[in-house]
Amino acid sequence: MIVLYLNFVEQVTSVMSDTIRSAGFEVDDLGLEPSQHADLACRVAFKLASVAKKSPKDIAEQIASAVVLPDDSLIESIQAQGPYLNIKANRKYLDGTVATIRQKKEAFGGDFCEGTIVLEHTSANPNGPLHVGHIRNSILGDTLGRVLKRVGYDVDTQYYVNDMGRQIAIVSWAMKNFDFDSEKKGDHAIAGIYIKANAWLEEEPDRVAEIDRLMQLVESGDEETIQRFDEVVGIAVDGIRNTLLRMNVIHDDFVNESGFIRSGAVSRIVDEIKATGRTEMDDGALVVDLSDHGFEKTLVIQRSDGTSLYTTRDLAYHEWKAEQGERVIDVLGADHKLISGQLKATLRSIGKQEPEIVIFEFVSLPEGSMSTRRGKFITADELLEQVESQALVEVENRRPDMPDEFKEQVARMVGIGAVRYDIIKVSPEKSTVFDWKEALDFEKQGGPFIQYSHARACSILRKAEEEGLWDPKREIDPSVLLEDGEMVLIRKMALFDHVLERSASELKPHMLATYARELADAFNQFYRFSPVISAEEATVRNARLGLVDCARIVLANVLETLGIEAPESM
RNA sequence: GGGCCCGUGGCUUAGCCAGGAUAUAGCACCGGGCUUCUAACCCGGGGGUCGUGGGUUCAACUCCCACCGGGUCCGCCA
Repeated sequence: MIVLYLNFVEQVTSVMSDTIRSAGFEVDDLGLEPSQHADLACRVAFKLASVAKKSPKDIAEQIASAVVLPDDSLIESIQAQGPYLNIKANRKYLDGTVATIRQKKEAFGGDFCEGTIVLEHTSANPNGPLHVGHIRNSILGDTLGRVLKRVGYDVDTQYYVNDMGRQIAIVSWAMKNFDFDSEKKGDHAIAGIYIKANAWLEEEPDRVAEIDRLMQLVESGDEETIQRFDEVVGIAVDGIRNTLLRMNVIHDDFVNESGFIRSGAVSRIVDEIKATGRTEMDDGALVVDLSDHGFEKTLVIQRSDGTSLYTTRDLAYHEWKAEQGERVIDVLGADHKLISGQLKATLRSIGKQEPEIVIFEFVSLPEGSMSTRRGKFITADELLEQVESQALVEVENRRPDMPDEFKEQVARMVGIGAVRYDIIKVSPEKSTVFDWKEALDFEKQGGPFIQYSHARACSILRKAEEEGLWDPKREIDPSVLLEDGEMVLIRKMALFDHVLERSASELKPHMLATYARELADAFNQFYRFSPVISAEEATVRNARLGLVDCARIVLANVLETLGIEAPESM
């Protein structure tokens, strides 16, 4: 028997709809949501008030008194409190939640959607290492991917590699003209020559023609130039991928832009756009008129020398992505807002599927915006190093007797957890300013707090097992869990599906961060007030151990969805 | 100049799109708690004209308009 929050909502919806109809009202939206006053609160009386010409309070009371609960219900009561209808879940719901978590374990939470999604995120230019702005994209994208996978979608995450744009031409050119520091990590060394090249090109603008020439050669398929581009791109992407994996950010595919030139997809799609009659020549460049889609300015899709632009290749890429999945989602920085709108409009105009776009605002430095070209950025690698070494100090303080290997491993997990949590907890439309002091200050109730809660749960279970008091396979009787802290924790765990559902449907993974904190909070309060191993009655101790096991499972599942490792000890 | 985003206690932040019950949490501040399952913890307290001014509504942090402040974008970069 699967008894969960979503079933509860279904039952409430059904009972409430029936009751309201039998009371002679009609309504489509019940306005149900979790509330601090009940498991679900219903605001429907407000909506009915104006139609029924009665006070919301009277309507709520009328509805409440007409409720007939089915025999096999998960609903304890539906009571009017002023204009609100407060719906409480019953014991069966609580006990069922505990049983379900113990039965489903790491599969608890999600698995109620189906379909395929292509999710593109990060896609930073391979002209240097990822910086602290890029990783907002990576962490947002990776967490979103994890959320979508958990709710049941088949997700393919992709990094779109710009392997033939102007920046790469500059890097390739720089490789010949400047010293490449092979001592450094590849992506950092690439940035080194890229920055120098840009500075030089600014002083000697005549040399820009050499860059243009390289782009023409690569677009026309010149083998030697392509090889030189591939070489620098490979070096940079290796470094970037290394950083991503270090942060637990996993891409299923790295897709090269150049592939769409070579396959002919780009020229094919340009022809398709031309065929709509909305293109024109402007100063030798081919532009698309999107005024009927609300864009005043035209969109350039071909340079006057005939080469393609990022946008052009992106059109072909999106056409291809739409063939790979039913939904296409892109995570992009706010600077792409206009261009992504134009991209969507162009795809629409040729009858292609448009992507769903998740936009995040910028991360800047106290002295201004970041720029790879000007060398003004803090790299993700540097951030991770600093955070991990700070985390090591914290572990040393707390667990001085543990072996170095343990300390380092915990520092790594905690450092990454702190970074990922700090970034994902803020809603993406907020622009932020990077601050070293804040980044290295392990905020209370951040990633490490949640990881700590998980470690505590593990350590309680470990100790109980050592003392022969616990076996993970043991049957428990959850109905003896009657303390406030116990029931609050169970209710919070039951909401995991609700949070996943909203997070996935709104493409807002930051909601999961709030939930993770609340869950850890509920667990901490429970074990602070309810002794587990030293509980007097065996049945209570047993049930509490089962509850700790549940908390351990749900915390681990939430952390996994956030891309944060769950240490068993820290 | 135009478009878009943001503006919530000293600082960071949830809630806003789908308006309703005392506005969420953390940091900092004040007070309390380790002979008891790891104190990266827990309990209590002070602190808010939800940028400003209008409007819609029985009800506005939430919707609409104007303004102020910050960010960002505005064709041959990505």
